[in-house]
Amino acid sequence: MQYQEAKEKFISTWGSLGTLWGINKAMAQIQALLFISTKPLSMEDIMIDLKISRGNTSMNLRQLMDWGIVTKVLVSGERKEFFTTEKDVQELARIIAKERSRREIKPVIKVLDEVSSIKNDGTEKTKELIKQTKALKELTDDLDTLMNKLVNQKQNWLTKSVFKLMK
Amino acid sequence: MQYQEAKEKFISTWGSLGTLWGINKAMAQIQALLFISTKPLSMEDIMIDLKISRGNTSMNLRQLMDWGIVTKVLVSGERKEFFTTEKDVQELARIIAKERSRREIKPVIKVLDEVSSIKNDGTEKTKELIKQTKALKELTDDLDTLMNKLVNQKQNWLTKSVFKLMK
DNA sequence: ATAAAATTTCAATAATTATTGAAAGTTTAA
DNA sequence: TTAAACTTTCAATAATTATTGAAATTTTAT
Repeated sequence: MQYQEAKEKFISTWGSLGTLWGINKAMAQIQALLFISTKPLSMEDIMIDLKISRGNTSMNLRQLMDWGIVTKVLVSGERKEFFTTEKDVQELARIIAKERSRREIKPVIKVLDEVSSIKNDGTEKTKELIKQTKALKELTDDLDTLMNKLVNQKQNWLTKSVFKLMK
Repeated sequence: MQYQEAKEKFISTWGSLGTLWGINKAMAQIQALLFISTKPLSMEDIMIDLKISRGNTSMNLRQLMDWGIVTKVLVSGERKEFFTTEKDVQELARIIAKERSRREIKPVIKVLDEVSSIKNDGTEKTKELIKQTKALKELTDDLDTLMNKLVNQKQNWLTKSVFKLMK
């Protein structure tokens, strides 16, 4: 496999994986492109390389910046803007975990909490609803807490701290 | 909040969360409905409750069975088929984690491995591609292993084993 | 202040994904 | 073996989501 093929394979795999971490294809592909680039890229560079429109590139870059994954960099002597992504995988994982927790998991926990707090009228079905949503709420809570703790360990969180304890 | 409202809120929240664990809305809603039901439901019951077509119900039930989350149960004296879902949240989490690992994470690891194994021709960009995909491969691998270990602890895996170690 | 360069916005359109519903297939009871 | 009960399949359609491209806006150099 040559460079170009490998690059395309990486970008398309990462792109289709986007759904797994809750972002769209173009967004994931832009991030992937920046992730393996040796220098910051302009909007022009990105749209040409990925064969997507200017508008699409602009909107998805903004979203990546909202996530805190991509940042603008100033290249001296250049008028246009350039972009880079966080290059450290651990830091990247930390940002993503934090954002997903905030955007998706926390709101769900809130709903589960509300639902499991309805008045128990003593009927079978109400008891079941309360019991099951409470169990789900606790699990989600625990997973969210665990994820955030894992991800807040700054140094080698995964391999060092937890991982070995579980061997 | 009354039972019916709470029930609907739970089903719709769980449904929209479906994307987070990689399944579609109808599939997640059917699972949610079964999850809070006090007895097995027939296809008829499900399509009426969720207001979805027979075909849709049939297809999504099959998928849930493929995932191993829903099973057919025989109700004596009844001709039609009835369905239940796994009621234990921990077991549910275990099944989901295992399936997502198999369906999505493992294939990605394979691609990352291939890409990071291309011949190093000494150019800057090739070095960067290899370095970054290798880092991503290792992280994904570690997370996958951790997830599978967590999820294989049969008893109170979360709260008991790992969770306290991290306090 | 002007105008070229660059970026953003957003209505229109395309692409993708989910859902329906009716015909075909299967199972079961008598 | 028949026919009613039930389930599955899948082409057609609907709903949702992503993408384009050109006009409007903003930024920058002179």
